Amino acid sequence: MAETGEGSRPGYSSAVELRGVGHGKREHAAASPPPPATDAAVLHSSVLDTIGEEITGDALPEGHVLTLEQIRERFGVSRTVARETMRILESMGLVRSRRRVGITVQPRASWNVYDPRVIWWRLSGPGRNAQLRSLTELRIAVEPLAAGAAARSASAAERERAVGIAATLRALGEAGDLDRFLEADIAFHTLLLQASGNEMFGALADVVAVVLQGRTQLGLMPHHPEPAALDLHEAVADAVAGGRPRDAETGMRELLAEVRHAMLPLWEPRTRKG
Amino acid sequence: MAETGEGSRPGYSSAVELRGVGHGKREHAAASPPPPATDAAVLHSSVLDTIGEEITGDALPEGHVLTLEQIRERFGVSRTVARETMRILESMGLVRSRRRVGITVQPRASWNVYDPRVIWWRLSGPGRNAQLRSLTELRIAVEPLAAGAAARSASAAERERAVGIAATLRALGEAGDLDRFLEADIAFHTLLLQASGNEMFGALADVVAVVLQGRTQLGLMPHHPEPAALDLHEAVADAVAGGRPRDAETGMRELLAEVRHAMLPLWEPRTRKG
DNA sequence: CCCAGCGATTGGTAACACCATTCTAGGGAG
DNA sequence: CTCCCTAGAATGGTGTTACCAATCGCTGGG
Repeated sequence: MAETGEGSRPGYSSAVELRGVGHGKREHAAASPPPPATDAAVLHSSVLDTIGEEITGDALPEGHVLTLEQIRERFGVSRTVARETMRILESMGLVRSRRRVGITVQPRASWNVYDPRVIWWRLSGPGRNAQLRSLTELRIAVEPLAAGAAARSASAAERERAVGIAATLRALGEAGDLDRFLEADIAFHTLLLQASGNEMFGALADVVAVVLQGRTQLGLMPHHPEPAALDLHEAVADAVAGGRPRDAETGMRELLAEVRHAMLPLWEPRTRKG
Repeated sequence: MAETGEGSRPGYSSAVELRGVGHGKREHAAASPPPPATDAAVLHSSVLDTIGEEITGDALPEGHVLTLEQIRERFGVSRTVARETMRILESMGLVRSRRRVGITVQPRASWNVYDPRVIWWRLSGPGRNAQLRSLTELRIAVEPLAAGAAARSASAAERERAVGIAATLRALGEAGDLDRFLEADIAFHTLLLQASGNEMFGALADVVAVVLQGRTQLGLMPHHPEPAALDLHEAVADAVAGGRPRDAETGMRELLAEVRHAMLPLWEPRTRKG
């Protein structure tokens, strides 16, 4: 479960940092992985991450029962910390705490799979491919409509910025600077999702960022971004700038069709157990 | 903020009950609103719901600062439960708790808007229309692809059940039995989302259920379901049963186009403040 | 203007009473 | 003898209280 090759610091910190990218205020970010640490307490996060990964991975299978005493002993924390951690896990649907019986691991169907931490945990464990596939399908569903909505309701600044990023993408793509290309790519998709005016779409910005990062980490990005992809980014940006929802939507659809195509080899093995 | 006309018992209980509908195991359910109460402790849920609604509504605006002492005093609970409640709220991104400063209400951008409880709270407060709109747009994005995926990978039982529910829908629709129609409608969409094989899609079943319920509650459902809608349900079911993803997808798209049309009057006023 | 120290407020620990739930053991009936 | 029902005990979460540690905003003094 450790072939990720990256630190495991899910949820907020990464979310914030990634959101910063697309927001246009802070120009750097997206390149600072370890520093900010977790938001609040360090004690919870540690045991939260550990148990979260164990549940979302295949250790701690559904039905497994934990007790506060075990947690307390295993992590050397107080009962209170164990309790609060379990409460969070319970609020994510990963466990269910009942009197006299303990803390039971819940079936996957009751997980909050849109919780950034759950997504992160699943991406850093086994089932990574399945998760990447699910998320990419979600992108394919949402992003075209988001692009269309952005073409309808983006602000002038956002439209301008979309065109700018598309140009940057072309420059970086042709130069072969993959790192910065990734960064700009994330910014592009984040911008469109948030400019859509639909918060449910906007909230997926983190997800898309994580997927894009995962994709490069897995070497699924072409060594040089394909010219067609660059063209499509520009086409979408132009459509958004010009207020042509239809074009933005279909452009994004084509863009994602390529993404899907590129990722196909990853999810043929029918990874999941079910 | 109390014109909902329905009890406020968000999140899990309703989620479970609704999920039961689409799952096909238990035939009843979906008709038992109050009994199961909240999952675990009753003490948390009470203050959690209250503060959650206050934040997601416009009381407690962004930047507002709470302290544990206030909570403790206001609800007459111990510091511990106040802390655990705040921890949950924090894990949903609604607040951020820092030493010496207190518990600060976070901007909407950092909320976990896919958390069932957040959705529920927002649906039962002001901004209900905006939320309904966001969720409907999400449906429009996701459900067509989910239907296509279901046509590709549903089990034999699921395909059969889809056709069955579609027939039931026609019968109930022509009979004008709106309550049961709603129930079957939820079951239909839930089934397709879960049969898609994509957990991210499947997890939206609760959302769709809530939206459908909200739609009827607001009287946006035609008194008699339109024949076209019945036809489309059957067409989608047939396409799923026959393994024709393309047809399932376009059928669902048309279906949702009608839904969108029916809801348009609701979201013209540009409800949101921003 | 800067710096130090105060004090407010959360973070974390510990020990307790309580109670719902489950399991088990015992006894009674068939 | 077997089965079932009940009563009680063991278990483990729920809620409360008290306490100390750590942090960090603010204020006041230099």
